[in-house]
Amino acid sequence: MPKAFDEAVWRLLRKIPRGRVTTYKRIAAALGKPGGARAVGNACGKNPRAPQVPCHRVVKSDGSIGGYAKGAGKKISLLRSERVGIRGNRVLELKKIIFRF
DNA sequence: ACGGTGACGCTCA
DNA sequence: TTGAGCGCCACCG
Repeated sequence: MPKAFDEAVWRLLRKIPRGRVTTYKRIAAALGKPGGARAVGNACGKNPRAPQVPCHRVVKSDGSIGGYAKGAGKKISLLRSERVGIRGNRVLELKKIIFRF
């Protein structure tokens, strides 16, 4: 059975539109845990219905891709398929496509 | 209770 | 700019 924290994270993930992304840090802050970015990553990793629940739209605060249960490469293809610009291990124009809760 | 781990973040050399 | 170091939270044995 999932923990309450995990559910809370997944609930926020569902609000991120296609073609936009957010960061682990922002999700943590939105949940009232400003220093809990790492814990958010853990919760994303346990997400049982990806990519229905778009955990692939969560990147690091500096714009680098971050991890993914099925491999970072998979995460990148998913983002590209939503027209998110990526170069190397970085999303382009993060400030312009980031989703603010 | 205790210590280790991890899809992170910030600072500083 | 890039990497090492250290701190953070939630979770697990």
